[in-house]
Amino acid sequence: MELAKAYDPKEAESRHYERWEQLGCFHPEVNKDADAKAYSIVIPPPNVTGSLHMGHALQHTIMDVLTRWKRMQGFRTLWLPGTDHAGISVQRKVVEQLRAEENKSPLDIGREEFLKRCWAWKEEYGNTIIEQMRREGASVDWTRHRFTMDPGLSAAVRSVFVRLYEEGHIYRGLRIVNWCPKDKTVLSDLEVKEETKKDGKLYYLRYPVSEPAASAGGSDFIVVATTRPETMLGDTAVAVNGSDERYKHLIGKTIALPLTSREITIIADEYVDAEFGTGAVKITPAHDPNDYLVGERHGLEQLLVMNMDGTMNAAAGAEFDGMDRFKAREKVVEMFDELGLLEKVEDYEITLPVCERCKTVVEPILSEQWFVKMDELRDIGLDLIEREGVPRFVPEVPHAKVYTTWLENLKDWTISRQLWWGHQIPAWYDGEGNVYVAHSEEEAREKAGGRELTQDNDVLDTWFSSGLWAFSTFGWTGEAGGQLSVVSGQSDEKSVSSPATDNRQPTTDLENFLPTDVLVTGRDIIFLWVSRMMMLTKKFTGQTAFKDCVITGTVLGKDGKPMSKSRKNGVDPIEMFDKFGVDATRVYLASIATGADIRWNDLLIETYRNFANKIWNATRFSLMNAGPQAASLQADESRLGACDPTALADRWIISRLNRTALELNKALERYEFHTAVSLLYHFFWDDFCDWYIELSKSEPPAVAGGLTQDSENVQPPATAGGSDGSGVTLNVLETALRMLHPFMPYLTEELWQKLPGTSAEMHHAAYKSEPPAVAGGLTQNSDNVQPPATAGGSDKTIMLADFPRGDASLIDEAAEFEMSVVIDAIKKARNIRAEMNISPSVRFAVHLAAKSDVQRVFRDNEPQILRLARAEKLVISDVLDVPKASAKAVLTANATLAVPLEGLIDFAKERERLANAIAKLSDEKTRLDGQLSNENFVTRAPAEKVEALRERTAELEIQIKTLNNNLSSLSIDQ
RNA sequence: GCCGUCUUAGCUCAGUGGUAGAGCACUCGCUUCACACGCGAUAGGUCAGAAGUUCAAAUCUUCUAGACGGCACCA
Repeated sequence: MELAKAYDPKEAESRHYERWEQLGCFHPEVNKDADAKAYSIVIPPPNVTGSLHMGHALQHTIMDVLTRWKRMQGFRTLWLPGTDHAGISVQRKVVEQLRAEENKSPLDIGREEFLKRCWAWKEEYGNTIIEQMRREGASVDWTRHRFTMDPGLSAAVRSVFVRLYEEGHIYRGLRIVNWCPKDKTVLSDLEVKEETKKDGKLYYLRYPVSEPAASAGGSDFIVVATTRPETMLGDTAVAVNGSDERYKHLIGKTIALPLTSREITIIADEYVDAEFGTGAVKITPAHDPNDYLVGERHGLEQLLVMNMDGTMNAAAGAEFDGMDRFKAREKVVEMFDELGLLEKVEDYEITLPVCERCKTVVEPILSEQWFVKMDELRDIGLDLIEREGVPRFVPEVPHAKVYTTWLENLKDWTISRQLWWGHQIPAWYDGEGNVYVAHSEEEAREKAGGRELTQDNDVLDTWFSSGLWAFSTFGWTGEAGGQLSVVSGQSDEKSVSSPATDNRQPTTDLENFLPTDVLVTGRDIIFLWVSRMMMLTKKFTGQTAFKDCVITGTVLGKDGKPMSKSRKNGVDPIEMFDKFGVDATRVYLASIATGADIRWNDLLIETYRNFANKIWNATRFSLMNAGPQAASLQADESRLGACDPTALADRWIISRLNRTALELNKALERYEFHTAVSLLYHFFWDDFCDWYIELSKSEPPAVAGGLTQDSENVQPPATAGGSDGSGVTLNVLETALRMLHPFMPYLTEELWQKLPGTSAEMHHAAYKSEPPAVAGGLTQNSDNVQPPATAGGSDKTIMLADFPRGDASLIDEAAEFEMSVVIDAIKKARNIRAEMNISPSVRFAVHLAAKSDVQRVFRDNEPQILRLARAEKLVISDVLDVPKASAKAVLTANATLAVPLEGLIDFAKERERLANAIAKLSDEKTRLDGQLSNENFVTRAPAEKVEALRERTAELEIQIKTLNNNLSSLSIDQ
């Protein structure tokens, strides 16, 4: 069969995903091995408002590589997808839509109607990212898709809330909170970011002291400095440090607060730093967290002068009532100035707290909210990481320490949000303001003795429900009298894909898949999500949410800054898929060192697009040369023992293959995806294509190909040491495709389907025991089964084939050494050709001199050396016997190589070439001599290191001597 | 202010004690019958700077410079 000349990713991408899905490959139930170990990953649920960005693509790639790898190893594998309801974001979208389309506010249509609109919005746009995951090739189990507001997950939220409340971990109270006046909701500390403002001002205000101090040259004023002058309308005291001589005499005196009719007291408090500013601080308990504490200590009035939309209220005074806070600031300053009470205004660089999402300046404000007391949960989290080492962060530095430090300083968590979209707080109030926390209104009413109740208006922080993700997604609801009630495997929501029925095992997902194996996410949500999931999962299930936590780096724009819409430096993954192919993009993302940031660079994806094309063409070549018999194939025992020059190359490539497979698995175990990619890239391109295939070309077309499959190991075909290049080629190729599959699912499936002899028989044992009747007997409905890409109605797929483990016993050191000698000879001959400017079309003789065992290697591989060095003949002997007009080189194993070049040689050039070679070798020898003459090194370094240097020095000596001889003979003879 | 990370070839990045690596770009050569998304051959780094530990440092320690991240504070 003939393949196209170049790989067309779109063609392959269009075909396989649906087929995999229909074969049921994404379900853990595809695994028929009752003893199979489970391997599970839950996706960090993307926001329903988002669309796929590079960070997702990176994390999804890693999760899919792990999932496919483990699946091929025979694990009962589950990657669970889902989405997060993203409270504020959705609410904002729907509010905007409502205003734009109907010019209405949420209050106009009411809570119930508004929620309907939210659900409609979510139905329409909420699966953008999750749908884009199909294009990525993500092997997630769509039947287990979850949404944080699914009934089951919502029940879990209520159960957790009720229990935390009953145990005293949740309380409602009046505190200074972070308030976003635009979103009109409270935010947790983690949702507030800082923005530096260079053009900030510090205003110095004079407060007239009611009883002017007569002594100590005291003035009639006390000067306070503030960046928020409008808050002075809510001042209820001025504080100074009790030991500050300047103000000591004023303590207890009062101030006629300007612009108001209020008198406030001058108090002493340690909080005030006498050295800082004027040493006097205005105290606004309702609008500043520190002032709040001062106020509590001194029993000050908490005067709220602002509304929740960022305007001033009546308490600020009639002329400020309803005025925007920033307008009010100007007005206050203006009035102070008019009254002669503005001491000065200084330029001042300030950092403002802003809402993470809308960048609105956050207002610290006194408000009644729900909080989680974090003491017990913090101890749970600390205990896990410090005693059990869970989670194990990858990379460990710096995350483990940052995480631990953060936990140690954990403050209470504000969990209520003044939104409608989300989990409404399961708390009800009676007419007298008594609160009843319950799983349902019914239960609350029982508790309230049947009184009329109203439910708390607010909803919970989205992260509260995300914090339960590791177990709520597996069916935990916390209901049914402490018994785990498991939601049926079917998603509460409409599944994104919709298998008709569901024949789950009797055991529950919770038992099967918790703890999950690894969490892959970004560092921005370690505190928001990772920590909370860790703590809540442990508290409510007794399990660890996950063992390992891979923290990916940030994909930066070409300018080295994080990608963002405002910077317009974003790169759309979908565009990259279109331009370079999904597989190439995946490999590029996997090639980034785990946890490292990287600047986006198209050129690097091109590398992997080229790699994909190389794999395609290597397969194309192998198929073209496989011969007609290759399709029928059995290992042909009769070929065993046949002595043939390709034997070395066969032994060598099988050795390299197994070495690569062993190291590849190790790299994946360590989450070193970049190492894995590098191993695959160099094995495939350098070893397999550049050397093995090129060497095999010197042979006549293969007689017969044999694909053998041994699920235990990367087994050489029966021809190891035999004559059938093509059989080895196809076997190695087939194995390489399996190793590549987790990274490049589409390309490898496309090619694997085309290899002769691949079949469902090659699936891992766990997938073979019976026809794959999974998840509702999908495959039994033949109408739904797409015919495979190639002949025969087979349900074969590389996805379920065995992942190569590598077999250390097949590593052949001798073959690798001998091959290195052959490669060296070819490279040195090529070097002479290139440096001497000899046309590729000129065939020259290559003389090789070496010890007898090395001579044998040359002799055994004569056709290959002839071909790849473009030589006409090899002359192999004990010592070189060539005309002086020859170019010479030294090889490993102290062999020498010469190319007689009568009439062609450029003496000057050859002398230069030799001199360069000698210089390089001499530099090395000088360095080694220096080390060896150092007695400390000889006595203290490990003996094997010293010995290795000695050997190398001896070798260098011979080589330098050889080249020097050649150089001097060239100089004499001209 | 506290904690931490990064600085390696023109570019983007690997490399945690024993002779500096990759891809791309550059230079030279190739219509070699899988691939020009290719093949072959070169060139290119005193591993930010300084000091120290060590027989041996890109790698460990300290300091300096620059870039950056997290947390805290910000009258």
